[in-house]
Amino acid sequence: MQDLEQSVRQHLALQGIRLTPGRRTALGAIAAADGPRTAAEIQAAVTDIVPLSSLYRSLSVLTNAGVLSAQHGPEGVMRFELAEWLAGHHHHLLCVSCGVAVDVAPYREQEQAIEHLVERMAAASGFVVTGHRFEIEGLCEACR
Amino acid sequence: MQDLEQSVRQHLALQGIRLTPGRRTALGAIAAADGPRTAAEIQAAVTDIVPLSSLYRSLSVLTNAGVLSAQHGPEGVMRFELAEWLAGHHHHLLCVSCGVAVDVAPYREQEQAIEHLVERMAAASGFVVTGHRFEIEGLCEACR
DNA sequence: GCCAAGAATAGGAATCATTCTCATTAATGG
DNA sequence: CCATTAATGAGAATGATTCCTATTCTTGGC
Ligand SMILES: [Mn+2]
Ligand SMILES: [Mn+2]
Ligand SMILES: [Zn+2]
Ligand SMILES: [Zn+2]
Repeated sequence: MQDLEQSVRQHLALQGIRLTPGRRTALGAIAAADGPRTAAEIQAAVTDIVPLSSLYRSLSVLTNAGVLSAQHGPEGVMRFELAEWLAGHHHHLLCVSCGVAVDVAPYREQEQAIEHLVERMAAASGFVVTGHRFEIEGLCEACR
Repeated sequence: MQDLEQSVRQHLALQGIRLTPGRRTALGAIAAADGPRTAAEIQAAVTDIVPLSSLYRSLSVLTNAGVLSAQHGPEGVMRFELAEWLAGHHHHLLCVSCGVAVDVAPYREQEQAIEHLVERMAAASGFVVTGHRFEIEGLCEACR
């Protein structure tokens, strides 16, 4: 966890951005999670009182700086997680009932299979592929 | 297109729901599209004046009845399309720049490969798999 | 150590997609 | 044609997110 903070601090420094207390708090909560988290979830997970407006700003600074990645989950709310260069490329399991999101890292051959599929499926489309989202929907243990 | 309307009408009748003009308009616009559409896009595509509140209600009736499926796209807005029993199972190409969404149907072996990956990746998670989203991100011809 | 200048934060207003409420209008079936 | 029930339109309400502004740090130069 200390190395994470150091990597991030260094990454930010190159862009003249500093790791302030608010940003450090947000980063810590996200690093501790096992899947992408919403602003509200992060706020709830943290002991400090963090106003949502400040939290959103911290998250957006870190996202723009390339430390976090943000995506809208299926419920339509934004979820934040460590960027791929920090967390590694991975996919998600999503509970269709409660919305919980869990990381799942593919094995090398699995990811290769996915990329192969992506290429073939996009082939005739005229799109230039920049990435993919492979998300598994289901019921989590709690909701089953 | 006439058969579509008949199928839908029949499907709705079984649930005591009728295909009113507003619902027919929404259905037609969605059926004519080559990818999932937002309420605003549907409203713009249609010549009639359709209040958004009414359009949203029509979309939600059709979705609850199983005629449409709705998901939040990466920009966080809801997109509607024909349900799989009408459109067939398929995936999407998403433009990361302008947000346009285009259908892409996998070949049988591709879909089998995807399902196989889904099973293996969810295996140790405790989730009961109910579906998957395989979305290809890229730049559309217009944004390239 | 002290200060001005720039950056970060808190709080609240504003925005935007979506849903709700309620009054009005249309369809149905006898 | 009437009474009942469903559908529609208009606008208010909601909830996530962003924007604005005043206040509070930080920091680099003295
Ligand atoms: Mn993740
Ligand atoms: Mn589609
Ligand atoms: Zn769940
Ligand atoms: Zn585009």
